[in-house]
Amino acid sequence: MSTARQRRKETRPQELLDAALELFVEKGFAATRSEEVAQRAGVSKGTLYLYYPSKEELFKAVVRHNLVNLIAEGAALSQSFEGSSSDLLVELIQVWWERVGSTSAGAIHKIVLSEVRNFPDLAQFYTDEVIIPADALFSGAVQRGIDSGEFRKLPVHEVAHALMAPVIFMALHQHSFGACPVVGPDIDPTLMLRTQLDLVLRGLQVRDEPPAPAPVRRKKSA
Amino acid sequence: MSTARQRRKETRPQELLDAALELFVEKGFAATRSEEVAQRAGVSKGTLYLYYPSKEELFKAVVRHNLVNLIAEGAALSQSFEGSSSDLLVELIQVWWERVGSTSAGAIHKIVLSEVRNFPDLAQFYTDEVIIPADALFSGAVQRGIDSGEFRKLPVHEVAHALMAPVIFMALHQHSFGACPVVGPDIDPTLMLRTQLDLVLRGLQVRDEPPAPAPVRRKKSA
DNA sequence: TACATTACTGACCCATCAGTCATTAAGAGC
DNA sequence: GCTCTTAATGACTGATGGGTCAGTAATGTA
Repeated sequence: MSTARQRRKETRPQELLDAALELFVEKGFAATRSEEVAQRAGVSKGTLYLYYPSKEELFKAVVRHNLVNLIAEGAALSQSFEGSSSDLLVELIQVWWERVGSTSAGAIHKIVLSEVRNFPDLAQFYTDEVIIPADALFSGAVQRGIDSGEFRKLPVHEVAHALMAPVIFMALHQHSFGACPVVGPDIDPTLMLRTQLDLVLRGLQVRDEPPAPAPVRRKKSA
Repeated sequence: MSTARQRRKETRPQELLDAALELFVEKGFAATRSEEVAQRAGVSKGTLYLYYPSKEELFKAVVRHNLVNLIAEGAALSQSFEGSSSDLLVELIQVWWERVGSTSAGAIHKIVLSEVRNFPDLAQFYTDEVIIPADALFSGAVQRGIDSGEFRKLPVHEVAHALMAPVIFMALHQHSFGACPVVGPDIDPTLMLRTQLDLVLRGLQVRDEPPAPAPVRRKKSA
């Protein structure tokens, strides 16, 4: 049955991380059995626990390895960027889509979103290591545009979210319904991305006209 | 221990549905134990299975009871609406937020999104009964605006998604991270909603200026 | 009060799975 | 080739939870 066992202390962690990411993406965190992770990495369950003390720590390692450094990379790009803030935002979102959204790393956010309520420890971990830095990255770019007079003065965090939400949302769906053989209204991600950026960036631009009052009625009639 | 047992055939299904929704929202579908649903509804596990043949059918019943009719309601509103298409979209989204997004019904989408991959049957069910009708509702309103010359000619489904995504996204987060006692950048939902609608509807309006080229470079350099 | 119907119960069965640990053998050093 | 360290194994444990069903009692009927 089993091929000759091998001792490869150096390469095991990486292989386990890869196997774990694949399976977490396919089945979610809770539904992934640790034995299966081990199997896919070509080792036994015992070996998995030799390198990672628990399933939860394994997951954290996957997050660190696949997201945390990408965000740092984005921050570096943001620092050295010289064009308009529109272009910076387009660049950031585009890169995010290419490197995260459209890859299996994009499923990580879905997994966390899905399971934080059952694994509360993950909430703080993910917030500190991913959400806060990512939010800072995008909010910073929006602030830059406001400071330079390129964008209207709007609440920074909310604008940042309005920019990121549709893209992340698309990634979420890609990794849930998108993975099922289902007939539904299908959206072309690229077209969606272009349309979304077109709409929001247009809405952000300063115009000469008198600023339109926010188009929302139904303000709390207190 | 147990109070005297009662026979209440009429009210059981509704009570079970309510208990089930609460628990599915708190813990997700897979992680909710059927015995717990029964307990919260004040009956035994056996009784639950007397009314719903399996956990999955119970969930479907919850979806039908909490979402399907709301969408029909939205469609009716859309039919009889007389104002501008901007106002219609604002109204639809605002109502959606009040009746779904900010309530526990808003968590249903999160649950489905989280678990379709492990319960593929749910995918088709939810697509047919919820996603397609909802998509038709919003796409219809966008189309209405394009037909009347109020909106720019942009891809309808994509615009509809750009409108809905941030709101749904917010609901998703509300029911995941929002439920954890975590320190993170907190977003005011109302402000977010206003900002988002302001941005996108502004971007949608037809303007006199020459239509700006889509602000996305990096088109496939083929 | 006696009997029939059926809503309701909860102990039970069996499958699943995270994490453990006594055992095995690969490979380095000599 | 021999020995020793330790990477790797997988049978095992204990806990969990979906679904069943033989039995119980609440209510209707006469």
